[in-house]
Amino acid sequence: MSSSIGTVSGSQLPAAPELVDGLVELTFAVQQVIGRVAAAHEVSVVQARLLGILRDREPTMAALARFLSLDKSSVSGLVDRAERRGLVRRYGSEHDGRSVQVALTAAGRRLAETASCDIARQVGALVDGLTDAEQRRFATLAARVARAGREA
Amino acid sequence: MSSSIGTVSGSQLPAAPELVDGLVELTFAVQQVIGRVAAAHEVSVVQARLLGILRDREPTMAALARFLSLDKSSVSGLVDRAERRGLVRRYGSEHDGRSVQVALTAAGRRLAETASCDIARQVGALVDGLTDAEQRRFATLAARVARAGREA
DNA sequence: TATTGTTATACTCTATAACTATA
DNA sequence: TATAGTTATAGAGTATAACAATA
Repeated sequence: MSSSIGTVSGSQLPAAPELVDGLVELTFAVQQVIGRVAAAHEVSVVQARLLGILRDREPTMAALARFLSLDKSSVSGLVDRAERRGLVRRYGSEHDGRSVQVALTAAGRRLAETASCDIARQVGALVDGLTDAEQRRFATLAARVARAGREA
Repeated sequence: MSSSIGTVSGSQLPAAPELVDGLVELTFAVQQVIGRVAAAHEVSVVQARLLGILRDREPTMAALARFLSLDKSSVSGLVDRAERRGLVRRYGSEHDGRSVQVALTAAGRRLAETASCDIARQVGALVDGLTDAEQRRFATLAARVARAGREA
Protein backbone atom coordinates (compact mmCIF):
# COMPACT_ATOMS: atom_id res chain seq x y z
CA MET A 1 0.00 0.00 0.00
CA SER A 2 2.96 2.28 0.34
CA SER A 3 2.82 2.96 -3.38
CA SER A 4 -0.81 3.99 -3.32
CA ILE A 5 -2.31 7.34 -2.50
CA GLY A 6 -4.96 8.05 0.02
CA THR A 7 -5.53 4.45 1.11
CA VAL A 8 -6.81 3.63 4.54
CA SER A 9 -5.59 0.99 6.92
CA GLY A 10 -7.38 -2.29 6.32
CA SER A 11 -7.94 -1.80 2.62
CA GLN A 12 -7.65 -4.67 0.13
CA LEU A 13 -4.78 -3.15 -1.80
CA PRO A 14 -1.63 -5.25 -1.80
CA ALA A 15 1.36 -4.39 0.33
CA ALA A 16 4.46 -3.19 -1.45
CA PRO A 17 6.53 -6.06 -2.88
CA GLU A 18 9.65 -4.77 -1.14
CA LEU A 19 7.94 -5.16 2.19
CA VAL A 20 6.87 -8.73 1.54
CA ASP A 21 10.26 -9.70 0.14
CA GLY A 22 12.10 -8.11 3.03
CA LEU A 23 9.80 -9.79 5.51
CA VAL A 24 10.25 -13.23 3.97
CA GLU A 25 14.00 -12.76 3.83
CA LEU A 26 13.98 -11.64 7.42
CA THR A 27 12.16 -14.77 8.53
CA PHE A 28 14.63 -16.99 6.73
CA ALA A 29 17.50 -15.16 8.41
CA VAL A 30 15.99 -15.52 11.87
CA GLN A 31 14.99 -19.14 11.31
CA GLN A 32 18.52 -19.87 10.17
CA VAL A 33 19.92 -18.41 13.37
CA ILE A 34 17.50 -20.49 15.42
CA GLY A 35 18.43 -23.60 13.46
CA ARG A 36 22.12 -22.94 14.00
CA VAL A 37 21.74 -22.48 17.74
CA ALA A 38 19.55 -25.58 18.02
CA ALA A 39 22.06 -27.63 16.03
CA ALA A 40 24.86 -26.43 18.32
CA HIS A 41 22.90 -27.97 21.18
CA GLU A 42 22.23 -31.07 19.08
CA VAL A 43 18.48 -30.62 18.88
CA SER A 44 16.20 -29.79 15.98
CA VAL A 45 14.24 -26.54 15.72
CA VAL A 46 11.07 -28.42 16.58
CA GLN A 47 12.61 -30.04 19.65
CA ALA A 48 13.89 -26.62 20.75
CA ARG A 49 10.43 -25.19 20.32
CA LEU A 50 9.00 -28.03 22.39
CA LEU A 51 11.46 -27.36 25.21
CA GLY A 52 10.68 -23.63 24.99
CA ILE A 53 6.98 -24.27 25.43
CA LEU A 54 7.60 -26.52 28.41
CA ARG A 55 9.64 -23.89 30.23
CA ASP A 56 6.56 -22.50 31.93
CA ARG A 57 3.93 -25.18 31.35
CA GLU A 58 3.25 -28.88 31.85
CA PRO A 59 0.59 -29.33 29.19
CA THR A 60 -1.28 -32.43 28.09
CA MET A 61 -0.42 -34.00 24.78
CA ALA A 62 -3.56 -32.47 23.27
CA ALA A 63 -2.64 -28.99 24.49
CA LEU A 64 0.86 -29.46 23.11
CA ALA A 65 -0.61 -30.40 19.75
CA ARG A 66 -2.57 -27.15 19.75
CA PHE A 67 0.46 -25.07 20.77
CA LEU A 68 2.53 -26.56 17.98
CA SER A 69 -0.27 -26.83 15.40
CA LEU A 70 0.57 -30.51 14.94
CA ASP A 71 -1.45 -33.69 14.83
CA LYS A 72 -1.57 -35.59 18.12
CA SER A 73 0.27 -38.49 16.55
CA SER A 74 3.10 -36.16 15.53
CA VAL A 75 3.35 -34.95 19.11
CA SER A 76 3.50 -38.54 20.33
CA GLY A 77 6.60 -39.10 18.23
CA LEU A 78 8.12 -35.76 19.16
CA VAL A 79 7.73 -36.42 22.87
CA ASP A 80 8.91 -40.02 22.42
CA ARG A 81 12.21 -38.81 20.99
CA ALA A 82 12.66 -36.07 23.58
CA GLU A 83 11.88 -38.55 26.35
CA ARG A 84 14.33 -41.08 24.95
CA ARG A 85 16.98 -38.37 25.18
CA GLY A 86 16.07 -37.62 28.77
CA LEU A 87 14.86 -34.07 28.08
CA VAL A 88 11.20 -34.48 29.05
CA ARG A 89 9.04 -36.89 31.01
CA ARG A 90 5.42 -37.99 30.77
CA TYR A 91 3.06 -38.44 33.70
CA GLY A 92 -0.60 -39.29 33.90
CA SER A 93 -3.01 -36.48 34.73
CA GLU A 94 -4.76 -36.62 38.09
CA HIS A 95 -7.92 -35.00 36.81
CA ASP A 96 -8.47 -37.03 33.67
CA GLY A 97 -7.47 -40.65 33.36
CA ARG A 98 -7.11 -40.30 29.62
CA SER A 99 -4.67 -37.41 29.67
CA VAL A 100 -0.91 -37.44 29.78
CA GLN A 101 1.06 -34.39 30.82
CA VAL A 102 4.59 -33.52 29.75
CA ALA A 103 7.28 -31.78 31.80
CA LEU A 104 10.93 -30.87 31.40
CA THR A 105 13.53 -32.95 33.19
CA ALA A 106 16.42 -31.16 34.91
CA ALA A 107 18.56 -31.80 31.84
CA GLY A 108 15.80 -30.56 29.57
CA ARG A 109 15.46 -27.38 31.59
CA ARG A 110 19.19 -26.70 31.49
CA LEU A 111 19.16 -27.13 27.73
CA ALA A 112 16.06 -24.95 27.33
CA GLU A 113 17.61 -22.14 29.38
CA THR A 114 20.95 -22.02 27.64
CA ALA A 115 19.49 -22.44 24.16
CA SER A 116 17.03 -19.66 24.88
CA CYS A 117 19.89 -17.37 25.95
CA ASP A 118 21.88 -18.21 22.85
CA ILE A 119 18.94 -17.52 20.57
CA ALA A 120 18.25 -14.21 22.28
CA ARG A 121 21.90 -13.22 21.94
CA GLN A 122 22.25 -14.23 18.31
CA VAL A 123 18.91 -12.91 17.13
CA GLY A 124 19.73 -9.79 19.09
CA ALA A 125 22.94 -9.52 17.10
CA LEU A 126 20.88 -9.19 13.94
CA VAL A 127 19.30 -5.97 15.17
CA ASP A 128 22.51 -4.68 16.62
CA GLY A 129 23.01 -2.31 13.69
CA LEU A 130 19.83 -0.40 14.48
CA THR A 131 19.81 2.57 16.81
CA ASP A 132 17.88 2.35 20.07
CA ALA A 133 15.03 4.37 18.62
CA GLU A 134 14.89 2.16 15.56
CA GLN A 135 14.90 -0.95 17.69
CA ARG A 136 11.98 0.33 19.72
CA ARG A 137 10.03 1.15 16.58
CA PHE A 138 10.89 -2.19 15.03
CA ALA A 139 9.86 -4.10 18.16
CA THR A 140 6.46 -2.42 18.18
CA LEU A 141 5.83 -3.06 14.51
CA ALA A 142 7.04 -6.67 14.65
CA ALA A 143 4.79 -7.40 17.60
CA ARG A 144 1.80 -5.96 15.79
CA VAL A 145 2.43 -8.01 12.67
CA ALA A 146 2.96 -11.14 14.75
CA ARG A 147 -0.35 -10.50 16.45
CA ALA A 148 -2.04 -10.19 13.07
CA GLY A 149 -0.61 -13.63 12.29
CA ARG A 150 -2.01 -15.15 15.46
CA GLU A 151 -5.43 -13.73 14.74
CA ALA A 152 -5.50 -14.88 11.13
CA MET B 1 19.58 -1.88 24.07
CA SER B 2 16.43 0.07 24.35
CA SER B 3 16.48 -0.40 28.10
CA SER B 4 19.98 0.97 28.47
CA ILE B 5 21.13 4.54 28.72
CA GLY B 6 23.59 6.23 26.49
CA THR B 7 24.45 3.21 24.35
CA VAL B 8 25.69 3.58 20.84
CA SER B 9 24.76 1.58 17.79
CA GLY B 10 26.92 -1.49 17.43
CA SER B 11 27.59 -1.95 21.12
CA GLN B 12 27.73 -5.39 22.75
CA LEU B 13 24.77 -4.80 25.01
CA PRO B 14 21.88 -7.20 24.43
CA ALA B 15 18.81 -6.16 22.52
CA ALA B 16 15.59 -5.80 24.47
CA PRO B 17 13.87 -9.15 25.14
CA GLU B 18 10.60 -7.83 23.70
CA LEU B 19 12.31 -7.18 20.42
CA VAL B 20 13.76 -10.67 20.18
CA ASP B 21 10.51 -12.31 21.25
CA GLY B 22 8.47 -10.29 18.81
CA LEU B 23 10.90 -11.04 16.04
CA VAL B 24 10.87 -14.78 16.67
CA GLU B 25 7.08 -14.79 16.89
CA LEU B 26 6.92 -12.82 13.67
CA THR B 27 9.05 -15.35 11.83
CA PHE B 28 6.89 -18.23 13.01
CA ALA B 29 3.80 -16.38 11.80
CA VAL B 30 5.28 -15.72 8.38
CA GLN B 31 6.62 -19.26 8.06
CA GLN B 32 3.19 -20.57 8.95
CA VAL B 33 1.62 -18.50 6.19
CA ILE B 34 4.17 -19.80 3.71
CA GLY B 35 3.53 -23.36 4.85
CA ARG B 36 -0.21 -22.90 4.48
CA VAL B 37 0.07 -21.51 0.97
CA ALA B 38 2.49 -24.27 -0.06
CA ALA B 39 0.16 -26.91 1.38
CA ALA B 40 -2.77 -25.42 -0.53
CA HIS B 41 -0.76 -26.08 -3.68
CA GLU B 42 0.15 -29.53 -2.39
CA VAL B 43 3.87 -28.88 -2.12
CA SER B 44 6.14 -28.61 0.90
CA VAL B 45 7.87 -25.39 1.91
CA VAL B 46 11.16 -26.76 0.62
CA GLN B 47 9.66 -27.70 -2.74
CA ALA B 48 8.15 -24.22 -2.99
CA ARG B 49 11.53 -22.73 -2.23
CA LEU B 50 13.11 -24.89 -4.92
CA LEU B 51 10.57 -23.73 -7.49
CA GLY B 52 11.12 -20.13 -6.41
CA ILE B 53 14.85 -20.41 -6.99
CA LEU B 54 14.32 -21.94 -10.41
CA ARG B 55 12.09 -19.09 -11.55
CA ASP B 56 15.06 -17.15 -12.87
CA ARG B 57 17.86 -19.73 -12.96
CA GLU B 58 18.75 -23.16 -14.31
CA PRO B 59 21.48 -24.08 -11.85
CA THR B 60 23.52 -27.24 -11.52
CA MET B 61 22.79 -29.60 -8.66
CA ALA B 62 25.87 -28.30 -6.85
CA ALA B 63 24.76 -24.68 -7.21
CA LEU B 64 21.31 -25.65 -5.98
CA ALA B 65 22.88 -27.27 -2.94
CA ARG B 66 24.67 -23.98 -2.17
CA PHE B 67 21.51 -21.91 -2.66
CA LEU B 68 19.56 -24.12 -0.31
CA SER B 69 22.41 -24.85 2.13
CA LEU B 70 21.79 -28.57 1.71
CA ASP B 71 23.96 -31.58 1.07
CA LYS B 72 24.11 -32.64 -2.56
CA SER B 73 22.41 -35.94 -1.70
CA SER B 74 19.50 -34.03 -0.17
CA VAL B 75 19.16 -32.04 -3.37
CA SER B 76 19.18 -35.25 -5.41
CA GLY B 77 16.15 -36.46 -3.48
CA LEU B 78 14.45 -33.08 -3.61
CA VAL B 79 14.82 -32.85 -7.38
CA ASP B 80 13.83 -36.50 -7.77
CA ARG B 81 10.50 -35.86 -6.09
CA ALA B 82 9.87 -32.63 -7.98
CA GLU B 83 10.74 -34.33 -11.26
CA ARG B 84 8.47 -37.27 -10.49
CA ARG B 85 5.66 -34.75 -10.06
CA GLY B 86 6.48 -33.11 -13.38
CA LEU B 87 7.50 -29.77 -11.86
CA VAL B 88 11.17 -29.70 -12.91
CA ARG B 89 13.43 -31.46 -15.39
CA ARG B 90 17.11 -32.36 -15.41
CA TYR B 91 19.43 -31.99 -18.36
CA GLY B 92 23.15 -32.60 -18.79
CA SER B 93 25.38 -29.54 -18.91
CA GLU B 94 27.08 -28.79 -22.22
CA HIS B 95 30.19 -27.38 -20.59
CA ASP B 96 30.90 -30.07 -18.02
CA GLY B 97 30.07 -33.72 -18.61
CA ARG B 98 29.72 -34.27 -14.88
CA SER B 99 27.16 -31.55 -14.24
CA VAL B 100 23.39 -31.75 -14.33
CA GLN B 101 21.26 -28.64 -14.62
CA VAL B 102 17.71 -28.23 -13.38
CA ALA B 103 14.89 -26.22 -14.95
CA LEU B 104 11.19 -25.64 -14.33
CA THR B 105 8.68 -27.38 -16.57
CA ALA B 106 5.65 -25.43 -17.79
CA ALA B 107 3.62 -26.91 -14.96
CA GLY B 108 6.35 -26.06 -12.47
CA ARG B 109 6.46 -22.48 -13.67
CA ARG B 110 2.70 -22.10 -13.41
CA LEU B 111 2.80 -23.41 -9.85
CA ALA B 112 5.75 -21.18 -8.95
CA GLU B 113 4.00 -18.08 -10.24
CA THR B 114 0.67 -18.65 -8.55
CA ALA B 115 2.21 -19.76 -5.27
CA SER B 116 4.42 -16.70 -5.29
CA CYS B 117 1.39 -14.46 -5.78
CA ASP B 118 -0.49 -16.19 -3.00
CA ILE B 119 2.41 -15.83 -0.60
CA ALA B 120 2.78 -12.15 -1.44
CA ARG B 121 -0.93 -11.61 -0.90
CA GLN B 122 -1.15 -13.50 2.36
CA VAL B 123 2.05 -12.18 3.87
CA GLY B 124 0.89 -8.78 2.72
CA ALA B 125 -2.31 -9.35 4.68
CA LEU B 126 -0.23 -9.61 7.86
CA VAL B 127 0.96 -6.02 7.48
CA ASP B 128 -2.39 -4.78 6.37
CA GLY B 129 -3.09 -3.29 9.77
CA LEU B 130 -0.16 -0.91 9.53
CA THR B 131 -0.49 2.52 8.01
CA ASP B 132 1.38 3.34 4.84
CA ALA B 133 4.02 5.22 6.77
CA GLU B 134 4.47 2.35 9.21
CA GLN B 135 4.75 -0.10 6.35
CA ARG B 136 7.48 1.96 4.73
CA ARG B 137 9.40 2.18 8.00
CA PHE B 138 8.93 -1.52 8.65
CA ALA B 139 10.11 -2.44 5.16
CA THR B 140 13.31 -0.46 5.60
CA LEU B 141 14.07 -1.91 9.02
CA ALA B 142 13.24 -5.49 7.97
CA ALA B 143 15.52 -5.23 4.97
CA ARG B 144 18.37 -3.95 7.13
CA VAL B 145 17.99 -6.76 9.64
CA ALA B 146 17.76 -9.34 6.85
CA ARG B 147 20.96 -7.94 5.41
CA ALA B 148 22.68 -8.31 8.78
CA GLY B 149 21.63 -11.97 8.66
CA ARG B 150 23.14 -12.51 5.24
CA GLU B 151 26.40 -10.96 6.34
CA ALA B 152 26.62 -12.97 9.55
C1' DT C 1 -20.66 -41.16 21.91
C1' DA C 2 -16.80 -38.11 22.28
C1' DT C 3 -12.12 -37.38 23.75
C1' DT C 4 -7.23 -38.69 24.75
C1' DG C 5 -3.45 -40.93 23.46
C1' DT C 6 -0.73 -44.55 20.99
C1' DT C 7 0.51 -47.41 17.13
C1' DA C 8 0.99 -48.76 12.25
C1' DT C 9 2.01 -47.01 7.97
C1' DA C 10 3.70 -44.00 4.47
C1' DC C 11 5.85 -40.08 2.80
C1' DT C 12 9.11 -35.98 2.84
C1' DC C 13 13.38 -34.12 4.26
C1' DT C 14 18.03 -34.46 5.74
C1' DA C 15 22.80 -36.23 6.39
C1' DT C 16 26.78 -39.62 6.01
C1' DA C 17 29.16 -42.91 3.46
C1' DA C 18 30.20 -45.39 -0.59
C1' DC C 19 30.08 -45.42 -5.31
C1' DT C 20 30.54 -43.99 -10.57
C1' DA C 21 31.83 -40.84 -14.03
C1' DT C 22 34.17 -36.91 -15.60
C1' DA C 23 37.80 -33.23 -15.24
C1' DT D 1 43.31 -36.29 -7.44
C1' DA D 2 39.32 -33.51 -7.18
C1' DT D 3 34.65 -32.53 -8.42
C1' DA D 4 29.65 -33.70 -9.74
C1' DG D 5 26.13 -36.54 -9.00
C1' DT D 6 23.60 -40.77 -7.42
C1' DT D 7 22.41 -44.45 -4.34
C1' DA D 8 22.00 -46.89 0.10
C1' DT D 9 20.90 -46.25 4.56
C1' DA D 10 19.31 -44.16 8.76
C1' DG D 11 16.79 -41.05 11.37
C1' DA D 12 13.62 -36.94 12.31
C1' DG D 13 9.24 -34.98 11.34
C1' DT D 14 4.60 -35.13 9.66
C1' DA D 15 -0.18 -36.90 8.59
C1' DT D 16 -4.02 -40.43 8.14
C1' DA D 17 -6.30 -44.29 9.83
C1' DA D 18 -7.25 -47.68 13.20
C1' DC D 19 -7.22 -48.74 17.80
C1' DA D 20 -7.70 -48.84 23.23
C1' DA D 21 -8.98 -46.56 27.35
C1' DT D 22 -11.49 -43.17 29.70
C1' DA D 23 -15.19 -39.63 30.16
